[in-house]
Amino acid sequence: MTAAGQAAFGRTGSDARPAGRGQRRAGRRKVAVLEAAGRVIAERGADATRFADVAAESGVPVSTLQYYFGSREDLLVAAFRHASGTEIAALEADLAGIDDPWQQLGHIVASALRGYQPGPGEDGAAGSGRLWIESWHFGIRDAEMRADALRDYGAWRQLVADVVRRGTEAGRFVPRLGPEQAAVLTIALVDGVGIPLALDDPEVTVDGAVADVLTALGGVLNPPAG
Amino acid sequence: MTAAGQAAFGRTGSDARPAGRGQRRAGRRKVAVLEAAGRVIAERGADATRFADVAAESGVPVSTLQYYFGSREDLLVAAFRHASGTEIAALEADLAGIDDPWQQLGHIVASALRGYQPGPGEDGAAGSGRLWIESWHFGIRDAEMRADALRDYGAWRQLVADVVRRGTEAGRFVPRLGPEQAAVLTIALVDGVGIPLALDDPEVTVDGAVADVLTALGGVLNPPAG
Amino acid sequence: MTAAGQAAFGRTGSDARPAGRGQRRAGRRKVAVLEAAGRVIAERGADATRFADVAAESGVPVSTLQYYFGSREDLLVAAFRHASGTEIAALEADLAGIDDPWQQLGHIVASALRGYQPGPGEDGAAGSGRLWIESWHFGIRDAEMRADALRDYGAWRQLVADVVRRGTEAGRFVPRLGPEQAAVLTIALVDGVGIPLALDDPEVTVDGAVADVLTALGGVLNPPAG
Amino acid sequence: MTAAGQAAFGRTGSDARPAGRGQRRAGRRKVAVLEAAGRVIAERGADATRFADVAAESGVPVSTLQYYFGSREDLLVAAFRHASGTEIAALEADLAGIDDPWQQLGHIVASALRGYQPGPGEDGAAGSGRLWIESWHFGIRDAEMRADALRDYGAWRQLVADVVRRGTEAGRFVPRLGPEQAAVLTIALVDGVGIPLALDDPEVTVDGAVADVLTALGGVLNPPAG
DNA sequence: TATGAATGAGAGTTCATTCAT
DNA sequence: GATGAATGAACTCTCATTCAT
Repeated sequence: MTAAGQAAFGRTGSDARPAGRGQRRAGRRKVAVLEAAGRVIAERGADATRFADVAAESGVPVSTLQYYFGSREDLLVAAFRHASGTEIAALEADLAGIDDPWQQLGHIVASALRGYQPGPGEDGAAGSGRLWIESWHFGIRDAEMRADALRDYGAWRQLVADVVRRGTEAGRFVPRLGPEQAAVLTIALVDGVGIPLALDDPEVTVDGAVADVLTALGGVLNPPAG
Repeated sequence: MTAAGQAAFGRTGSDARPAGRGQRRAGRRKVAVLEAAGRVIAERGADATRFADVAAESGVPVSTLQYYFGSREDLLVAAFRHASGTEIAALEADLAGIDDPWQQLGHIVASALRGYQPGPGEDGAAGSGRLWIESWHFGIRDAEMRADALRDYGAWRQLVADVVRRGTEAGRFVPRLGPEQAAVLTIALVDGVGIPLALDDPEVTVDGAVADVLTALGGVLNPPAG
Repeated sequence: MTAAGQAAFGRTGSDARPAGRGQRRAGRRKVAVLEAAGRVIAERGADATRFADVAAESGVPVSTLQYYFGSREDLLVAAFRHASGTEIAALEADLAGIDDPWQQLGHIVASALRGYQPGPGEDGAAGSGRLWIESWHFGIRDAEMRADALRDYGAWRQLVADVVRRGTEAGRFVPRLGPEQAAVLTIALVDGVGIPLALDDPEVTVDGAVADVLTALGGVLNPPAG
Repeated sequence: MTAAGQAAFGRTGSDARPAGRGQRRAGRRKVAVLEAAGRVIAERGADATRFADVAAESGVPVSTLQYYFGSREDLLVAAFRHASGTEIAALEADLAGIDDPWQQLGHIVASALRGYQPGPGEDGAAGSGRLWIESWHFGIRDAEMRADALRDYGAWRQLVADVVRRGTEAGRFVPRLGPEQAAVLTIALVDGVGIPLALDDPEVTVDGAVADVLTALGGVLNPPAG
């Protein structure tokens, strides 16, 4: 989640309401809660995220959280949804400012990997990778979360596949695989190398990981030398 | 990971005992319990694994579990340790029966990815990938688990790096990256593509994933055509 | 202990509330619970006083007790505090109705010793001595309770010392010791003879004990004959 | 408990056994356990004294403790019995070396009060007063312990009463009360002033307490000037 | 709409005790 | 006689949730 992404997005799912007077305020408060929840989830993990934690982080009473979101699980799902929507939107905005497809891929890989680093990132992007890990983990057992996670996978893949497709059409890539397969592999590389980053593995650094992932992608896409 | 490394697994810590006959008497159910715990963790997730669940799965009373392992967290760590030791040892044994390095890699990738599939696998490898996911997730917040996870990463990478090194020396690979970097990428690809498998993503199948991962690896290692 | 001192008791810590109507609503059962807890402590001892016991005695669910008081230890401390505040306040009120200092001492000694008798006393003072014993015992190992016990000691001593001082100024006592020392000894005699009373020692009765203690005090204070 | 008292006494109650070979050893071990138990009780309190604590302090396994003493309560009672027997015997021995009755009283008061001080005393006498407090406390609810406590009270009182009687016969005391009543008051003063000592009350010191208690006793017994 | 009060369900942990060697 | 293994009972505490205002 980049600085741009950090800005309130939060027009997702159950928040939809006949925009009336006073609703606005509640809506803003909800967004603040969702972002607080995201921070708590990234820090403690979804399983260990209690109403009380989110209440403490957001300053909103527990019973109000329940009034807003229903059950604990509903709050978690809403928080994930908010975060992922925000992040993808920000990434799309970033990509619109980059012309070269290979550089676009580089940006996707680098910004995603940065989100996996432990501790608060230098930008506000603290823990977006952590949230992503939590969302797989949660989605494995929770049907609603699984649907969201798969939808998010789809969104990321489409982003990458579009880049690959455009690069191929422009003659800049000579791929060994179709754009969808290349996209799956790209996301897989990023997530797979993000895990040791999240674990603070001393043998893996963000910069090294970005370079290696791009080398691997280069082996698949055959981009212009360099 | 070599034979020496294998000994480091699965025979750790609290199991230590004046080896011999005593082993039979006390805690002879420990291994069965650890496997039961592994099953529960794979099914419900480590965070949701209660003493009561493991007791139900293993038939051993809760208080006995605590007598054996101490705290709930110690039980979880022991279960992870047991599972990872067992899995790596089995994989090493498999590899010893395969000559060609490229086929060895194929075996590693295929058997790892099979472990990510939901539901009980046809072999005993049921849920080993699920356990692996749990172990990252747990390791992000638990220092002891993190150390174990990093150690396991090291073991897997060494396994792959050794294969790459031997293949390179034998002239069968012409790698773009050093064996360690290639190993990190290989594991990353497997884990990264294992996640949607674990989520039962309809767009990813084990067979397709194996093929694509090997294609990507081929782009890095340049193995013999085919 | 003076009227000012009394205010310091029984209206402490967590009871604090934006006084007024609110007091009625929330935790209005607190006082009843504290008295129930006092009864249980006097009967079973503080160490053996479980949440479940107080719940049974008060009719308030265990989880509500925890909601009110926090931990078990906090409940115990609150109960002791309530009891001691109540008792001292009552004693002060009694003394205000007695003119002669020697009779005031007699009242202090007699009412304190009555509280040590086993079984429910005829007045409401049942078990106040038992509670006092529990509070020393608890205070030996618990810092918070120790502070409370010492504060209560101070209050009792001041009560006695004031009586001694007034009696001396009025020329009715010719003490061998200063008022503070006399107060310490008085309390010591009462507590020291209260212990066999609490043990239902057949060789010690309340009436005999009162007489003997007053004889001993007479030896120190030299009150008017009789 | 003075240095002399510290020596193994322990020929109490259930230890009685047809002194055979091998029994000696067990007997010595039991005494060591009882003294370890005494230390634990003085430190943690009887209610909080677990088999495991005594096992740790004595080096004897839990199951062996149960084999030796039966239930936890039996162990506690045996430990109290051992300690009190030892202490009274030592005190008797001390008194035999003192001629003057007033000095004998002084010794009783001083050595008893020293036992109430917190922390390990300068001699081995650590915590004999603490044990005494524990034994009242326990005796209030436990019939067997109550009997022991009353018996111990009797022993102490007889010790004091004998001194008073001898002093009176020798014309050195002119008591206001009978020897038994004087004894009850003496013990009461010691115990009653021992409690704030055990609580480490900053307003009470051992030396001051000894002096004040003797002053009070002087008021009752009218000993020779000084 | 928003919030504090109250409570039931569930979990980990401690500990005495029983049993088999 | 002595001891480790095993286990049930009890207790404190956490937490989501319901209810009343």
